[in-house]
Amino acid sequence: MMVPTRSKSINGNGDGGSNSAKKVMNRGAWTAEEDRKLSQYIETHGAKRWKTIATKSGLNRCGKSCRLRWLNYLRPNIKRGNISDEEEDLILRLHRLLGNRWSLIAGRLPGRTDNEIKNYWNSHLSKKLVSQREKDMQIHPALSQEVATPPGKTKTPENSPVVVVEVEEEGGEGKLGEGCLDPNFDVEKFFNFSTEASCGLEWANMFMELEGDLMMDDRQ
DNA sequence: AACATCAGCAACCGCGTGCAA
DNA sequence: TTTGCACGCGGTTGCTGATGT
Repeated sequence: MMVPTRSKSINGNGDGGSNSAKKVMNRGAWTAEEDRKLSQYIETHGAKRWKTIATKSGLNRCGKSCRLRWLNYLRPNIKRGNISDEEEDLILRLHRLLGNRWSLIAGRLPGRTDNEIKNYWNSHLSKKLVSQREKDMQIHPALSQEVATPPGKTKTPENSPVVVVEVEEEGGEGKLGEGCLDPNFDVEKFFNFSTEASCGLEWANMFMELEGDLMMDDRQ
């Protein structure tokens, strides 16, 4: 699939619609030249203050667009395509636990972006899940009621079913997927990947343990 | 071969949050 | 305390190539 060539030029929507100056911004697909300019600017000045980056780099783009392009394509160590079975499995597990919190899920998959995972989910995994549920229904017809009105299903186009695990707010703490066991469980802390504790085998073990508990809970 | 429809995905949009003035 | 800016997130749109008729 090739890069779409969106090349509309309309009034750029500034960050949060805050730019009042009516300036025609570039939109649509990024060119190689724009990529080069953006990468070069960020290399020397860093990826901060996107509005400034957008203006100073000579790109006729809004800051939001620059940020998105950098995060999803240009930043180093980015992985594109070929999501492995292990990664897919992890996405499924994390989604089960977290719901549509793509940035958190992406944080567990080095080199993957929230946008990529979201797209992958919507185009591959959600369908997989639906067909899996249909199979389950054939085996356990009692499940049909549940599936007929999936909890937290967001408004979706007819042809792209998105199964969303609705999450309950627990005392203002983070959201969890359908199987929150402990109201005191701090999802933000657990999925805070800026800490060393969140990396490596120990975290993975904790995650597997938690997920195992959720599975047990579901069966009851 | 021509047209219609589907699928994948890059990019946009609106909104919420945090922070500084 | 209020206001405005900057950033990040999740949902949605729309373009392109693939596939079906």
